[in-house]
Amino acid sequence: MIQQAHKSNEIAAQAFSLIKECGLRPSPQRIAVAAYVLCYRTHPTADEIFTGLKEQYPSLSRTTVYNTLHSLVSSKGIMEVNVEPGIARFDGYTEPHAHFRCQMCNMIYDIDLIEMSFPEEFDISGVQVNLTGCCPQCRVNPKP
Amino acid sequence: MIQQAHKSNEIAAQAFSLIKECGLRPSPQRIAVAAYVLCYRTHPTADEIFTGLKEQYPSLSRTTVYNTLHSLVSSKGIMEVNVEPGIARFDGYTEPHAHFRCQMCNMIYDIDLIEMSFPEEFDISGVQVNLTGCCPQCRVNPKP
DNA sequence: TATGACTTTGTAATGAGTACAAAGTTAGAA
DNA sequence: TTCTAACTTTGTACTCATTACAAAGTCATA
Repeated sequence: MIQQAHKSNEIAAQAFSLIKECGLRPSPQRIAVAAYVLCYRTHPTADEIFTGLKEQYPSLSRTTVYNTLHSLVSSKGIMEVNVEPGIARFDGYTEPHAHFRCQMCNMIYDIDLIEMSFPEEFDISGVQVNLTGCCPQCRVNPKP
Repeated sequence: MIQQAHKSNEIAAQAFSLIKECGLRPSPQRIAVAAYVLCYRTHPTADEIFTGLKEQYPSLSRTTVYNTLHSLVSSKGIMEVNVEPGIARFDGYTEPHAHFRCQMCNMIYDIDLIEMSFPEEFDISGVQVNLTGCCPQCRVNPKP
């Protein structure tokens, strides 16, 4: 699951402290889920995380994946991304940024926000900027 | 369903042309669905539209509501709003604007975007800016 | 090691949305 | 007007993400 060996410790440690900061016991399953989200920058779905970890943790349950993700989201350790209707994706990068989903290849890109301002009377705790369209790759090389 | 009688014709006409522009036959059901979305600025769900129209159109089917909404969305006559995970909402106001969902009262506000810029290499055809937090009403008068 | 709290698991249920085919409706030709 | 083909609506059955819940397992600490 973790591709670059020299980064694996670092990510595991990050995952460990994320779980602790969230006030949860750092069980192997929870660390694995947190590490998956931190490691992969593909904005995985709960099912992708479950399937990706199933080989290494054969007893892993979907409920554990959902529980862990929800705990991490509610303590703001990770972000839930709703760039695609009907399915939740998760992102370990929590700094404010936009998401761009290519309608051709369905890949999701992170995009930094240059400038954005909102009225002050709203007490804004969460921002999701979700874009759709055609990515640079697909503009050059469109898939059928 | 339409509260202000003097506006009802106007909205029905707008709904009619929306359906036509979309290349569909303007059936009573389709006009009703389009008019509902245009009339109510509450970002209704498919189910809210279905329930709201059921009394006036007892034979109305959920499938018809979904079909009509999808046609209107794909021809950009209305917008699908994913400000809440797991449920699609619909918005007749199609100018670029943000949505703010109050986590206390769950109301969805329209917010005009003052300024926003994105990298040019992405061909952006859809923008969703979804905010959550606490609305001015709930700041003053929090509900338990 | 015993106890109680926390965690994981698996199954069943929920609920939004979709697929599909049958029934109904409409426009336009004959 | 009547017929026909295309379009539209309806209802049922299904899919699939997510949730509820209770039983089984694990761990920290006394």
